[in-house]
Amino acid sequence: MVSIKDVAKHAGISFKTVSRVVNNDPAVRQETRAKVLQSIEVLNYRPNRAARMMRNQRSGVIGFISDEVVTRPYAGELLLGAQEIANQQGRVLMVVNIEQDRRRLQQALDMLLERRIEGLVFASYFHREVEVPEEMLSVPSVLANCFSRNAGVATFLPDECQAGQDATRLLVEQGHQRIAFITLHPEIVATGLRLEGYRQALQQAGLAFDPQLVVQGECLNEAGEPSSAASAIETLMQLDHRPTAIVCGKDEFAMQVYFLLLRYGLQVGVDIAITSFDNQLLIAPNLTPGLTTMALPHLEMGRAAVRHLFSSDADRGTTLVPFPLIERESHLLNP
Amino acid sequence: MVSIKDVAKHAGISFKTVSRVVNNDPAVRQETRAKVLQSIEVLNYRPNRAARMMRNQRSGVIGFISDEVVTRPYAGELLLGAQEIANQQGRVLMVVNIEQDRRRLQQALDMLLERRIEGLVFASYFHREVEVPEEMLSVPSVLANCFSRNAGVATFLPDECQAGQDATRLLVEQGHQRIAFITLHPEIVATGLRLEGYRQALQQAGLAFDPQLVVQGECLNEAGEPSSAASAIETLMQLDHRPTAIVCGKDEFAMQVYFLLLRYGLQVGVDIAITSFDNQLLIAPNLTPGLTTMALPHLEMGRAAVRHLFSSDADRGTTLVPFPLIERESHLLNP
DNA sequence: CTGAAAGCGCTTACAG
DNA sequence: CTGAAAGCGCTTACAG
Repeated sequence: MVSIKDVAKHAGISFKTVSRVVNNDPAVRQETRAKVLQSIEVLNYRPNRAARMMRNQRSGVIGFISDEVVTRPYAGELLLGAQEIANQQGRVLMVVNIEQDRRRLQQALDMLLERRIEGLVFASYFHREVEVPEEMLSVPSVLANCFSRNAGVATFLPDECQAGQDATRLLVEQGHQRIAFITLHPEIVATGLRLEGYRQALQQAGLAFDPQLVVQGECLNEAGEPSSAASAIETLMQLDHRPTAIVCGKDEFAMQVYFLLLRYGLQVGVDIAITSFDNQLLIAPNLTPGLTTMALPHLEMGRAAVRHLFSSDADRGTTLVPFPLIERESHLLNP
Repeated sequence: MVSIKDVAKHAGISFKTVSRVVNNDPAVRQETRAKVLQSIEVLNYRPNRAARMMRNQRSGVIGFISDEVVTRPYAGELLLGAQEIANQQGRVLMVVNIEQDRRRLQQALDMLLERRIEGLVFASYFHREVEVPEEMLSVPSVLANCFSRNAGVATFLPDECQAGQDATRLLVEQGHQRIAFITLHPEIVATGLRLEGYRQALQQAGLAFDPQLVVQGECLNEAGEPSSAASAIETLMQLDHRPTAIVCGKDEFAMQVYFLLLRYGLQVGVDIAITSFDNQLLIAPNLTPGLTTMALPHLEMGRAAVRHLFSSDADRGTTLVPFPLIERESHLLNP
């Protein structure tokens, strides 16, 4: 590879001056600068980041440990948001994907620390609790879409409760009084928090909470695919007093609900109103009527997490990031 | 940060010996090694990759330029496959996501070259033609899920034609003679190739090709979301001689087809058989009956691409990667 | 405005 | 089996 010295020789100048030009030091004569730039061009010189880094002791790298973020639909927005802010700050992201495996996590962390990362984002593809290795705290760190009880790390989480409220309130505002809720797996964090939001929305509207209207969807694994809303709908349809609206725990459920209701002669958007969570772009806009849903704020969480690394803010608390409401037509009847 | 010299001082030994221990040089006495390892532990020493790299002139980094791979459902498998092989080879991936923007592409490339990457994967989230900057060829490179006419680079593409054939043949084998095909946007590469596969499968079965059975789905953008199979189904249902089976250009179309056919009193899996492409896990397993579909071979393309970087194989040709068939029930009638 | 010296934290080469 | 010297490609700090 061509080095600063090769350029200096070619330009007939000391290598220190080449360094100045590369670093945009204003204290170089126009003439000299032009000569150096030309030599750089001719020799196709590229500064060596590793050498630069050794002297100024800054790697310019932010680590991003992803717990399956990369392989899950739209969780990648977390990465995208993180990259956006990192780039704005002149840093690059080094991404390592792991899969709930503590040994690989430790390896990833070691590798990143050997590369002298200036900050670290640990992100999960779904909202859950994690255990972070102690070593993670040796570098400025943030958690995105996950939290830890055992360590004081700044944390960014989706505001599940607000989302539950908004998804419910939208139906309340359409005059519904019997609003059902098909919940996710009982062991994931989102389930309880969204249900709490549902209760709050009902209460604010002066509507009674009816436990018969809360039914659990089936998720074959914690993360939830494949899954089925079939038994949930069956339960709801057997009620004496059927719901006129349903909040679906996720867009996959909503998709199935469109089908399942047809068996009972009910059509979404005509006989029954629906809202949901996630805003999966493969599903929500492609249903008829379009699915009204609370969008997972992955992009914004990714941004907020990296922004925090660069802020002087030493706060290690938890920040809740709101779900945007994506209004299509499924929450309306006969629009 | 603690350096090799600090460790040497702590262990009462020369720093060269510390280097030997860190690099697992067998020519160190057990006793000395133990002493050094203990000092490393106590001081929490971590080798500095940048310094190591300066001497041995190898960065250990493979660049991965992603054209929206990260933000698209399941395209992330490309990244995962690439990371898997890179890690096996003791390398790490440095991922940069760009969005069809030539300036950002150039920036990404500059950044990676300054970091002295040992290889580069350029991957697109959908199968398309790209223009690669000349500089990319200054380092061993591969294209994954995209191709270039202007440069001789090893290329890994999904075998669209085989997928079209398999998706069609499966229906032929069930005895269908009138098989429709709902195609993607005419300008994307996959469209023509999959159609060619469809024609070949018909021909091999001795079935006539009927242009009336090939209808175009609507894709609002090149990548295709949101999209609609509504007009396609309408066209097919108006035919004198309706199809008894349909090959859907993508799983979103298939999802809509399940609904749309109900309007004509037809039920997938009872009255009409269906196959599709992509294997979107949000959709395919969650439909009833489960959607039989050709899975995009993203994971395998990612692996193959990086494997090629480490092979001594200087071949710059194109390799077609097969779509696995994911058999569920939609291709069967009354199973 | 330009340059010579020292050093970042390692490994490679060679001695002993 | 262990060590002293040189150098990777830069930047920092100091002179002129």
